Amino acid sequence: MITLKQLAKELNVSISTVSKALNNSEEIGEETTKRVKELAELYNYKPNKVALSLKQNKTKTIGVIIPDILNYFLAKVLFGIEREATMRGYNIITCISNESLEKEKNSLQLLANGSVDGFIIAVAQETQIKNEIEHFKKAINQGLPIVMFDRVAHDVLCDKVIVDDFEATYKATKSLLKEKRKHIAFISDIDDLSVGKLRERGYNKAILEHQEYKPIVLKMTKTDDHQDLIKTFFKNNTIDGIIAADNVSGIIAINTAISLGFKVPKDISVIGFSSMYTSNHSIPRLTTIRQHAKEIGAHAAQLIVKRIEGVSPEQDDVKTKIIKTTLVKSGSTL
Amino acid sequence: MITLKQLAKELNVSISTVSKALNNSEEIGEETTKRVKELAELYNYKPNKVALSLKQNKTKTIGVIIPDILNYFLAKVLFGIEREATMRGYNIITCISNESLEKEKNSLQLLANGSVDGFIIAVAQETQIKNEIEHFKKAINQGLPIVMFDRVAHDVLCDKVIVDDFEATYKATKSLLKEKRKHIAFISDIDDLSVGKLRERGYNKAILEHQEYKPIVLKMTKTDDHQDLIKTFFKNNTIDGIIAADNVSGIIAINTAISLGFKVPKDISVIGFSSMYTSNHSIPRLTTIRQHAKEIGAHAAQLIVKRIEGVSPEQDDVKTKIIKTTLVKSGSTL
DNA sequence: GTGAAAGCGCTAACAA
DNA sequence: TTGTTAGCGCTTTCAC
Repeated sequence: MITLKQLAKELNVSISTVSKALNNSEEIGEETTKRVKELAELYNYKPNKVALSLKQNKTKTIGVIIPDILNYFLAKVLFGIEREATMRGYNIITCISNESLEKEKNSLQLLANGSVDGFIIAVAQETQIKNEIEHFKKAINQGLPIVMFDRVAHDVLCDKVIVDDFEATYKATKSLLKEKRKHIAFISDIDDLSVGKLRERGYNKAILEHQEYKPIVLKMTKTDDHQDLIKTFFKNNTIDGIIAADNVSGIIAINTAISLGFKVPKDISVIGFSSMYTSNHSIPRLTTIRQHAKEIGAHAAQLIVKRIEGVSPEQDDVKTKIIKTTLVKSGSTL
Repeated sequence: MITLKQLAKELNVSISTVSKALNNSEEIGEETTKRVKELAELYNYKPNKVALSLKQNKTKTIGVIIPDILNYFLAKVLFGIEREATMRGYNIITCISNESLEKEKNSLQLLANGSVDGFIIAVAQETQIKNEIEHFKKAINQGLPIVMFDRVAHDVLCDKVIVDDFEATYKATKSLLKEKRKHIAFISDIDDLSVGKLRERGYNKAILEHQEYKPIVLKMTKTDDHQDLIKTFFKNNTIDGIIAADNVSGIIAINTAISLGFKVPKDISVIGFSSMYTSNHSIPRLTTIRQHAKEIGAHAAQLIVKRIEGVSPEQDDVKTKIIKTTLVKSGSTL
């Protein structure tokens, strides 16, 4: 990489002259400015980012810590973050916590050494289970703002972007009830996440509003054989409707139902959390609760940039932005 | 963030003493070292990364430029890269080119200002179509090594990690031929990618080895309605076997076949490129050509680190690592 | 209109 | 054993 020093030497002027010329300072003569710019162009000079960061004490970089990049929803949020960040002149450093508290802590610590100006985080599963939040507070106290999305730690004072999970499943369940479904089941492989719990509660509320019905729930872990468990579940229960809390169970439920000879949506209706992409993976297509992942990412990026650039209010005046879900009807419901 | 200067002041010693003590220099007395370390611990001192980068002229950061993070294969490679990089003490800055040459160029340029020590890249679709490679060469000439994976630009002299695409589909097709399938079709939505072309050639070779058969090919674009096109394709052709070149078509083909009343694999066998995750999205599960995405990522990270740290041979002595695919038999083939 | 010098936080050669 | 100094690349104040 070419430096100011080298340009200055070649032009027989001082470093500061070159710097000023390139920054269009009024101080420098027209002639000189022109010479400088031409040579800079020729050598494809770019100001060294590291030096700038050191000088200005800001990196124009956001640390993003997410639990799982193979989760389609999280990947899509990351996509939204990247796009918005790029538009605003920020880079993103991505760390994957793999749902591990330890890795989350490490990443946070490691980046809190001046590598980034702030964080966007979705809290790891283990962190949520153990309810640890000290590492977040520490970062914030060090002057590094955090924005949390989707999986948030409520006790940490910071901006948040979340989805109306409770309402989403409440409404979805209501819509199946309106179809006169009588045996609506709830299936989930995210029972220990904050969002998973909210979604179950939304479902429960809708069901319990009708004394004649009661909740039918199937809980799985990520490592279970979903196809297998859902198959057994179908065999052991009378079911004519399904609310799937995670990204994959809805698809698998449709395919399993069909393979067992049910007609979808005639015999069974299915609603799941999903996105355009995976909703292609079943016939009929899955009726879907869209979370608008890209918007979530974009909002998170906007919030963190505002914090970093000091446009935001005082430290303990935090915002929580709720992105409303949309129920997109497709072939798997009546 | 606390600095050496502040520590030094509080301890009444010089900055360099503190620095040396923290770096376990032999020069510094035991007593002093202890005092310094204790205070550093107390204040949770971390050396400023930016200052280190400037001083040592290396950032310990890798720029990763990928075309699409919502592509499961690419996301998985990214996962592999991140893990390996982290293990080796590197961070990754992720840029998404969105298959656009322009954005790819921009990202490359932007990070080539000292932000990263090297690049890992999967070439954007537009770049492959237009066959532009100047921006890559420029970066390499600037002293920033590049490792390409999967979608590579063959004319760029750099390390590469690829998959045996040709052989993969050749063997897959052979295996369907061995099942006595007579009308094996090839479907793809990645016709204009280098890997897409290779996969088609592998299929063609296997088919054309039998004079009595000939290729049946369906080409789609990403934005097409795959379910629709595949359905029509099934109706207009006699087909008893499918090789799907991309990540999604295999799943959709199975589901479509079933919805049309075919038995899989009795009437039709299907093989696709996929991963554990999506192979769950059909019943029966998709027989899959595994690309070992995580390994690809890990290898790419290893190669770039070697280049960066100068362990690798001369600039124009480049390696191409081929990661062999594996055909994982599942329910969609006999 | 141009240049010298300080300083961002750190390391390391050299001096004491 | 400890301290002084220079320098990484840049911006910016102040002096000329």
